[in-house]
Amino acid sequence: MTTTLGFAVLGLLAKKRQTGYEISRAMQRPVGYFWRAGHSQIYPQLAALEAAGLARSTVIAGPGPRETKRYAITPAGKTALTTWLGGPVPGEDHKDELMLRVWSLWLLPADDARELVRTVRDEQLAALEAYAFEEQDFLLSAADLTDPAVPEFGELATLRYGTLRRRATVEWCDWLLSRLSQSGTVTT
Amino acid sequence: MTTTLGFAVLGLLAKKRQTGYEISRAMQRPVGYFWRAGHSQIYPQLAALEAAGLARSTVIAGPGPRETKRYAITPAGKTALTTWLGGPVPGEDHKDELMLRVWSLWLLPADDARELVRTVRDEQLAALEAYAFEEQDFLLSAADLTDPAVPEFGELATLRYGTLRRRATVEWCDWLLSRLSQSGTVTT
DNA sequence: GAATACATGTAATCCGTTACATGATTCT
DNA sequence: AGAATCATGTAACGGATTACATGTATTC
Repeated sequence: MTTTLGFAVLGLLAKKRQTGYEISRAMQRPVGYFWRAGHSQIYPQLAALEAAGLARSTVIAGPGPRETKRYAITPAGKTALTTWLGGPVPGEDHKDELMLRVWSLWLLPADDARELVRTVRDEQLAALEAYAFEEQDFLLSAADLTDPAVPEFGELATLRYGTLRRRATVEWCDWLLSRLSQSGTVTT
Repeated sequence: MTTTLGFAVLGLLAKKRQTGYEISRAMQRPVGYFWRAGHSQIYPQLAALEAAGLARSTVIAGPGPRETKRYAITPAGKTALTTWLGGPVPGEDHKDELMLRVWSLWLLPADDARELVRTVRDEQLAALEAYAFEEQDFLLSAADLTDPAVPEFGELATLRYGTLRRRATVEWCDWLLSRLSQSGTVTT
């Protein structure tokens, strides 16, 4: 049975054939925004996908003590991927360390709490700026972004998701800061 | 060294003394929105907190084959918790299976993609409705919600966070649906 | 009488992170 | 000459989920 990581890898192979190294790099940055994995997970996963007939590898020229393998998705792999895509929608992940802290924020002096929230706000704004640049790159690219059947469409959709959610987080920071400022500087 | 789960438990004990059972129930619902844990994690964690001197237990009357223990946070536990709260802000968790699917959404026929997004939208709206009710309960409660030093303040802040982020998600769904509708019913 | 809630623990397994290990090529 | 990048693997460890295990009290 294929794991979520397996579908993440298949999703990358569906775009183009790649080596394990290239996939592990993609799992750090573009895909890494919502699903990270180190190379120590990737290589065994690729072997498992090949064993299940969902991917296939060919040895190509390359450096180093081991063979360089390039992987491609098989028709069975594409079927497995689209079946998973159309399957039941997963529940949201409930691991948010920031909210865990906010839950106990009442214990922190208002000054420290404000600093915490301001830090979060700054990080969100920095991420939003980076997203804006990436979105610019998309608009300048050759792809027809009105066609939902091109790979770039999926990437753009994840970018917009990140943008809208981070904007909401900034809004929340502002709300919280105004609440924390209403009371005096020290609550004693 | 105390883990994140340890601080989650301390955060609950800071509000009031509780049994392991009560804590594991809290980790399913109120806290479970952003940090879930089963009872098999809670009981060993409570033992570890007691061994570290951050919590202390007293045996109380109760049913079953084993003793019923009620835990309370110690002064050292409160110090550890506030120190953690004031420490460096953690990076966001990058595990979002929905975005992993959206990344590969271009492979799915537009009809199926629309159904997926509509399902997500419906779930978000349902959650928003539930949040609205919970927020009503807060406003009707006796607590002074303008004071950031009462436990209810932290709970309210997490609720607003969930509300604002889910609203942004609905907005994103609408954007995506409009994009998916522009192209024909079947993309062939 | 049956089901559910109360109450606490251990064991097996899985997934993910960090560290170990090796070596060629390219850039500074 | 040294650092960074390319390239692929294994091992140890820790955290989380699921299943195993036991027994009382209350509600339907």
